[in-house]
Amino acid sequence: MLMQNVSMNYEGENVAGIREVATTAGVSMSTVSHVMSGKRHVAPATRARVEDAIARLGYTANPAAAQMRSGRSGAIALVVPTLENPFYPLVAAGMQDILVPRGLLLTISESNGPGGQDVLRHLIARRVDALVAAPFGLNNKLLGELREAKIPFVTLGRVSAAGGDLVHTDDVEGAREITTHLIERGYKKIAFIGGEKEAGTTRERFEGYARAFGSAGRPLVDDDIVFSQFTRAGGRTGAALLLDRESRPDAIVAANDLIAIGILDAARERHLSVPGDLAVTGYDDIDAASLVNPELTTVENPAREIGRACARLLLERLDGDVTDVTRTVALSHRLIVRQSS
Amino acid sequence: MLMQNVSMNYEGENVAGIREVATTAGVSMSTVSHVMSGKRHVAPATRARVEDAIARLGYTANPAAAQMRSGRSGAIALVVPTLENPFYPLVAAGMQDILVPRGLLLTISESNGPGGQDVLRHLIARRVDALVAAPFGLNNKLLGELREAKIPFVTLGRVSAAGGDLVHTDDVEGAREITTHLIERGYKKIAFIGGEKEAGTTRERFEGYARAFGSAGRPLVDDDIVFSQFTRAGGRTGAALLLDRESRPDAIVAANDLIAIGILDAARERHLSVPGDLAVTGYDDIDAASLVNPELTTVENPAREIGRACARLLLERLDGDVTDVTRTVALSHRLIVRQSS
DNA sequence: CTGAAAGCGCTTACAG
DNA sequence: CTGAAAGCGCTTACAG
Repeated sequence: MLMQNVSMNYEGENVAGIREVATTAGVSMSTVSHVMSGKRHVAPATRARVEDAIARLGYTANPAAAQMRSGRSGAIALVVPTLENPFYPLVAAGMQDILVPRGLLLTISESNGPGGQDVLRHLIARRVDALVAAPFGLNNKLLGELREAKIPFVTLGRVSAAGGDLVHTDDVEGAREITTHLIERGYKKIAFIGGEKEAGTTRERFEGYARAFGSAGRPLVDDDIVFSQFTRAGGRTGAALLLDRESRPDAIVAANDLIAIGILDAARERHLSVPGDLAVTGYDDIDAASLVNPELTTVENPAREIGRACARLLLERLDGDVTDVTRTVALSHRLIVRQSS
Repeated sequence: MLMQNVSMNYEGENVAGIREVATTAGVSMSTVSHVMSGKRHVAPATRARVEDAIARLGYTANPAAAQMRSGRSGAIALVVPTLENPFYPLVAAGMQDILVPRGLLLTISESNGPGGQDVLRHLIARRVDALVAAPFGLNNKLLGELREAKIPFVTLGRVSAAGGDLVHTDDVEGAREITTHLIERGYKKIAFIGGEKEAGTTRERFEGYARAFGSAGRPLVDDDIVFSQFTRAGGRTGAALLLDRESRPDAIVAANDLIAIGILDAARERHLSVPGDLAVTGYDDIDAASLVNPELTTVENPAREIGRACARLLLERLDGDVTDVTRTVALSHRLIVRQSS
């Protein structure tokens, strides 16, 4: 026996389809469809009967069928290096702020895991409508496939992958501001501890530090500039170098909060009071920044806003409101002064 | 003109469909389908031609079409109160560990936001295949709709919603262990600070505290038991109560890490050394637990493992390997001894 | 203002 | 071992 045209879910139970709604309301499937989409006028009385039937049967359109016609999956993907970094879930939350009201589904994947390199390919095969990626672990070939598949995408951070939009925060400016804050507070010897030297984040934040020095007419002192790693241990090691010298700094600008927390460790080990003997600043404003003692002066990296900006950019492309030009959105940071400076 | 049966993406470009593959390989669409699914034998030579055509055209099946026939969306949802709590993204990561290899899409939503109550309804309409929910903000009516829609679901935590499976950690046992650890360390007056009194988490962790006392033959002292809130401020307030008494405790078991961090604040304000004057323990092992000074002794709440367990439970239901019986999975905690005890 | 029917791209009985 | 064709549940030209 051939299958009949009666909708079922996978438990084998009947579920109301557009056909049942049409029968119940005494109209055609076309009319039901048009009542739902609003794409053509329906007489008020007819509309009322249809809406009544929809409500009585608890009908909701099967998205798979709609997608098949429209060619859209209604899914947007976010690919991040790891969900263990609390920054990225906040980006996701920001995207949801925009996507949920539009009825779009957000799917989130990690690219650092074992099958990380397959993730993008999988999402392409899944026909996601658009994609946001933190491009750290992703190679250019994959980004190229994205372009080929004509899937709009935006990258997070400073690597502007051709063919996609870009959202980032102005780290140069944020680092300039926090350094200027220390200068204005009267600190005389302000050092810098960066993360991995080749990281864009390190470069930009160092650049901001350097600019603040330039504006203040202070020369950069090579010995006061250390590159380490973006971890607590990296901060401790870097600080040891600076603090065990004859003339130690009275302030340190750290390239992120974890480094700053490591500096606090090093200060404690040497019985230096913060900020009395040594001021310390971080970057990002992760949760821990306000949990450590003393609480860290830092720059807020507006993760949620970043997510919102990404989603808006993608929707504009999906809506066709945009030409081929690549767009860059820079979001503002915010200096947060706490106890450590 | 009627639309032709040529696949296009929404940019209007041609994309290889199963029809093109069939033509290229000189076989029927049936055969292409069977080569891909492996559901019927195909002669090796035929198979080779088809696979060659698939590779040459870069064909990947349109999932919307497949979903329409199968009735499955291939999407699994995770609904959490907020993505700002770093626990939940880790649950998501654990789910991905299991779902990605199966080609399933994970979608994550917040239920605390403005449209939080609509989230579940939206996911039902979207026909997600299964769902994991932290049921805190969700009322029972919504859970009932889930049941009606025959969508398998598992809840996180202790509220066992009828019709779904349950994954939780054995908080009673974890709290018992950490309390016993303090007893064995020789602390004499061990107090307890809980979160909101009505929260299941508070109840279970207090229960573990009480059991450790029972096993050690110690009586519970009413004055040493305080209920507050699951926040840093709650910990500080609760600790103030305990520490400003004539006979203050020499150790405090906190119902979570944030409370413990608040206790550290209170101790610092009173110039009490930790653990010299006062031992403090937390619960959950959030990132901050090892960032504060002194680092917190705590109980690890294996978020990623929890996510894995949820995904496995759901897949078993989707694969039909399971009857109607509700299952409960309890995951083990792990005591982590650091500097604060 | 509304309906009948083609078509979206697949999968799967049915038939050989 | 393989193919022709029905059907999944919708949307949308086409026709009136």
